[in-house]
Amino acid sequence: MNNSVTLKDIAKALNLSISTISKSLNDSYEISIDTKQKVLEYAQKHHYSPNRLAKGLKEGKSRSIGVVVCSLDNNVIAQMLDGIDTVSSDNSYQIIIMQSKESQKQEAACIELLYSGGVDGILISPACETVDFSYLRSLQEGGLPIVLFDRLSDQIDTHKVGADNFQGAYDATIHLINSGYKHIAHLNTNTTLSIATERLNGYKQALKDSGIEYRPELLRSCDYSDTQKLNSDLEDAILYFMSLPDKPDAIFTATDQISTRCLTLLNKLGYHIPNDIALIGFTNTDLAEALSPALSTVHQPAFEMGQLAAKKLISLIERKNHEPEYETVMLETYIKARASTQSKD
Amino acid sequence: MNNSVTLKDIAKALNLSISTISKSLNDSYEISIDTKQKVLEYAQKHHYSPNRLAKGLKEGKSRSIGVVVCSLDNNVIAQMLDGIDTVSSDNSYQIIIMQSKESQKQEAACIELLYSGGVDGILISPACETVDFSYLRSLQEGGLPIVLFDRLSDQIDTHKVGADNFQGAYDATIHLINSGYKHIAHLNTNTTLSIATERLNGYKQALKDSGIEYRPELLRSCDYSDTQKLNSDLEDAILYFMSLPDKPDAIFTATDQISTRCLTLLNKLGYHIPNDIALIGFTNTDLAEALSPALSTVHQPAFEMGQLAAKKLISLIERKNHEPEYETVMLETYIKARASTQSKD
DNA sequence: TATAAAAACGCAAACGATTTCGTGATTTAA
DNA sequence: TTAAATCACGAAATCGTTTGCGTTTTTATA
Repeated sequence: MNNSVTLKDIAKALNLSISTISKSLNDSYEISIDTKQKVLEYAQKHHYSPNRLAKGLKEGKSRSIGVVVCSLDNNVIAQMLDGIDTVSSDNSYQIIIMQSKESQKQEAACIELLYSGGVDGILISPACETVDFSYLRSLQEGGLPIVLFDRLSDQIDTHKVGADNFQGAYDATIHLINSGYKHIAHLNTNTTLSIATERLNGYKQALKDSGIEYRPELLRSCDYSDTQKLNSDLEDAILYFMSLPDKPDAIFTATDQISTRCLTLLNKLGYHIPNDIALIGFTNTDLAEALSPALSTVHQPAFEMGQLAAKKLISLIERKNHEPEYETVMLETYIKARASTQSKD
Repeated sequence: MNNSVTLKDIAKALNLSISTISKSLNDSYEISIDTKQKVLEYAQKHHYSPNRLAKGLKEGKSRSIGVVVCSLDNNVIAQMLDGIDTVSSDNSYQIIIMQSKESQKQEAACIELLYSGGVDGILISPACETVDFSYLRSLQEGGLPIVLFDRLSDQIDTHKVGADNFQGAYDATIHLINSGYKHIAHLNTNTTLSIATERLNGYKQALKDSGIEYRPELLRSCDYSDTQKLNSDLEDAILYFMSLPDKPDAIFTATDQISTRCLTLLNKLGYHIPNDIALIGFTNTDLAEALSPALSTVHQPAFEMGQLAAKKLISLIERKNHEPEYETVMLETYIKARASTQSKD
């Protein structure tokens, strides 16, 4: 904690009262121009800056926003955080970022800490473990504004900002089909996350609309608990797929991690993309173009999601609309077709 | 700001004084077990959590750390932040992250905000624009603990944690030379950043030690101001290199951005790596293996840097050593040799 | 039984800022 | 000249905690 100059110090130095200093710095009409000038001058000279803790305590506001994500070390999330920070800074809110590491317990601890830390609101993308939203709900009922982003849940009624995962998955699958791939496998997470089921549903619907039968053996879920497990699950899944009598000619992957690791593994296992098997997946990496082969992707508007979520939260905090009409926004994704899904001829 | 239950509320409800409640919750010896029990029970039932603002104000501490980085949307930085967060959480400090966006002005604003926000210390990786450290120094002299990480400067005397950029660059260059490449170009940033000059020096020293003449025309600096500019500068540089009568057979790139974009551009321009030109660069992307071709890299211990920097700062905050003996730690980098620098035969 | 010691609790100040209200001093209007 | 309005400022409460010290009650000791 800094030991900066306080109102009291200035008051003593200028032989004025604390309230006069405060009012001067807040440009109150009650103070003469002369005095204001003097105070301002002294304050600047001595680098006065108001103590946010005191101010926050007094005003019942801290002008800070808590952000809870599963991990910091993740492309898509970094972009979302960037969006959140941009909007928050513009509105002079500070953001306090915490990681749940996909653990419900740790997530609860984060929220607790943010809450007691006096944040004005919370922006959260729930851990995949999280199934119980009662704690969050109770905080919300206590008046704390909360906005969900990326990973949504209908266990809590509030603003939600996500990507249109259903449509993205649908488009990706259709893209594969239009490119001549009819035996499409799907790799997803073993979670109950909204993004997981939505993407699975998009995949299924696209198959249905194209008159292709959904084959359960072409769907595999991978453990997300750690990188090792994910890798071995993925390898198992790929080997399983390729051992099938009627093996797939394309894979659609549901997340950033799965997409890029799947590509790496396919290469490692000696499969040629897209000749042996085509690949398209959700991911935002700007290296998609440079991969071997260039990877077709479903791109999520991560930065924009962050921005919009932050805007929604701030409007909630500042109660621009007195009776908040909660809404769920699904931002559009788009397909970037590249070599990994080149048309069959 | 949350309107949670306060000590006063509990006191009123239990017909006790505020101080009794406070002492009970802090497990003071002055309070009987019976009372403590009652208070604790009530507190838990009503989800009491101490107001951090009030506590911080009272104690002159906020148990929060300010972190200033140039950008959130960056692989290496995300890893460093992860490291910082891990250590901070373990020591129950919150981190408040702000972006300078490489602007000195915005960086100053961030610091100012963090300072007035009452952070207990600041962790900073300076913007590349930043040449003037006097503001930071004055805060430090005012008693605010500051630790520099990644991008270091000797304009301020404090703990510093970085990567051994000189050695990393030296190793990369030697690796190229040992692989048969003797005409090595270097792409760097147009900044005065420590990481830039150290890497340049490592490159030069390796050439010298190998009896290879340093050719100024094989060094180009690229503008980092925005992605567009960087890309066009890079393309210019590559085309320039390849138009040289005695053109290089390898490129050593100095940063994450430059490395990956350079690879993309070389592919786009139709050059074959490593036949036409080899490539090795600083970057931490876990996609290096999957790139086309697999990219040889100088890997920085980003997570560990974050961890160590946070540890240093916390020890400074908690004054474990009364007279801080400031030190600069350079963590080791290591070379990951891949296809892009395959040996010439 | 008287007295000292220990135990259990309350009072009030303090952290730094904001804000309401009160009070002299000066200016304006009648 | 006097009453009223305006101006410029200060005193004090407040936000939620912590903590030193004073006060009361209980227990132990002589």
